[in-house]
Amino acid sequence: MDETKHWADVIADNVAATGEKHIIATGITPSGNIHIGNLREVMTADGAHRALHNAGADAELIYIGDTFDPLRKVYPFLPDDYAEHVGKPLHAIPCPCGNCANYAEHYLMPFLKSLEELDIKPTVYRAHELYENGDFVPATIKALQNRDKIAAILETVSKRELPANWSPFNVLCESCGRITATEVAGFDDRRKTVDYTCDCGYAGTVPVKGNGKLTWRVDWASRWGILGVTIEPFGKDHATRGGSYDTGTRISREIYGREPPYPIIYEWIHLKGKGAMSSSTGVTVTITDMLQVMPPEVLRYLILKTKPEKHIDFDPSRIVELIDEYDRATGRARELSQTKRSLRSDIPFTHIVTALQIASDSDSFREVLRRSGYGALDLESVKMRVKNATNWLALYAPESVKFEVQETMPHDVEKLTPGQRTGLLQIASGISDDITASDLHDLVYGASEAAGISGSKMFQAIYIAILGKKSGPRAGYFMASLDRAFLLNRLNEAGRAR
RNA sequence: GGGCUCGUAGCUCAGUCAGGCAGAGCGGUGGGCUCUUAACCCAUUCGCCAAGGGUUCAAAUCCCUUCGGGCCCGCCA
Repeated sequence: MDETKHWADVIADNVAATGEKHIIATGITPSGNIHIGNLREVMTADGAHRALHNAGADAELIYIGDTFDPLRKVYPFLPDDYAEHVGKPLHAIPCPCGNCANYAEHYLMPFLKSLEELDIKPTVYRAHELYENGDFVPATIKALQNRDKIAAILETVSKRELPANWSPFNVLCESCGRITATEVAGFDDRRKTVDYTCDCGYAGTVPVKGNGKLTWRVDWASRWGILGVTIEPFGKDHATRGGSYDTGTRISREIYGREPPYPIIYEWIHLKGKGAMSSSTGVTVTITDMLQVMPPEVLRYLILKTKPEKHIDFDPSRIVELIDEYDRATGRARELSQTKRSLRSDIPFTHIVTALQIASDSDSFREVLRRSGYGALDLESVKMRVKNATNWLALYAPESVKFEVQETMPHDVEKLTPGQRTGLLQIASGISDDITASDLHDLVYGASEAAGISGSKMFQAIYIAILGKKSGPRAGYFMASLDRAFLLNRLNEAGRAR
């Protein structure tokens, strides 16, 4: 296959010409579990970041946690008493579990830890700290001075009407702690203060620094200048005509005198089988969840192999295929997916899944691997894959690939035909102490002939007797891995049962 | 209503920007092994490139129209 240029390299080509240092910005609001859909933003940015580095450009990846955003509502996963916190900034709300510094950190920390595993190393900013440091003060004053101009841009471009009292700045009320309930009454650009009133009845004057936040569309545009952002991926919701990128572009140019960053618009990740991924329905697959069932390189690969503008249908029941695909892949997507600790596994994941279900403990697992030709491997190197496979079997595996050796005789044995019973007895009588797996496999065919039934029926009888279902792993190897006394007893009993 | 995006093999998708023999992986099938039963290896099959029209020596690719899927336009990525 012709190696076509990877999308990340195309982006690098497109922007590298300017020769300046590139700052690739990402940002997510930590209002709930950060799921793999959110990850696409950071992963996409990291892809561009690595491609730029590979092209010899100077580039920095940054991540802004929107910790100063207000809690919008009491989400389904929150206790009812969070109603009192609605409207407060996320960093000023107590953590749901009680162990984290605040609400925002509760969701941010596992996410940042996942990024580490994925070998993504952004410079991390927290929005409330940027505001408290005063980084936004000049941009805020400018926005307040240009209030009418900005309002006109928003109304023209997004075709919506702003209330008469609209302000680009939302003040944090000193009394009730909410950032969504205040109204700006005036400001002093010399002393850098704003006057405000609040729904709660409070009114006051506070310094701009640390006491409020620009509204989203203005915040975004001013951020570009403050942090020097030159490239930014964002979801297609922001890319719609009249959306925040359109207004941001004009605000950036006309108010802040700066070109907007190079946009990378990405599509959503859809979740197959478990319904649409969305916080409101409570169906989310977090990054932490995914890292339990696949190695970080594979999670990177899942996102990097697809162009940002195409949606990804993610089917957790097919992770086995994804991992096997990654193991075989040789292209640029795989190259970009590497992490520092990447381990190449020489055992197909599919096989680990099978072996794991045959084996009852780690010794017999090693034995199963040895029998299938992987005995020389250091078990340590497949340890993580084994952990992934175990979790996957428990959480996402479809019934068709699962099996379990039945401790007691399955009921369906009663439905076996006389021919099948004869065959089972035939197999049992042919099993000697030192029989090999492949001889055992051959024995099955011999038994089906002797019993006058098809090979298919013979295999089904074996699986029904041992697993209680009609299919299973390769019969000879499978039977050889079972306890010999148990196997003989089961075959004989099933053969005699009536 | 406005906008975006996708439609290529049974499945997941490259290839479309820059027109030049329609591709990959998985699955399926056959074999390796007189004998389909989840490992592994080898070989192999698979297409009205959504439909119609146009431009061109040449169209999956560019233009127009239509149909179908998904999504966005209330700070959900």
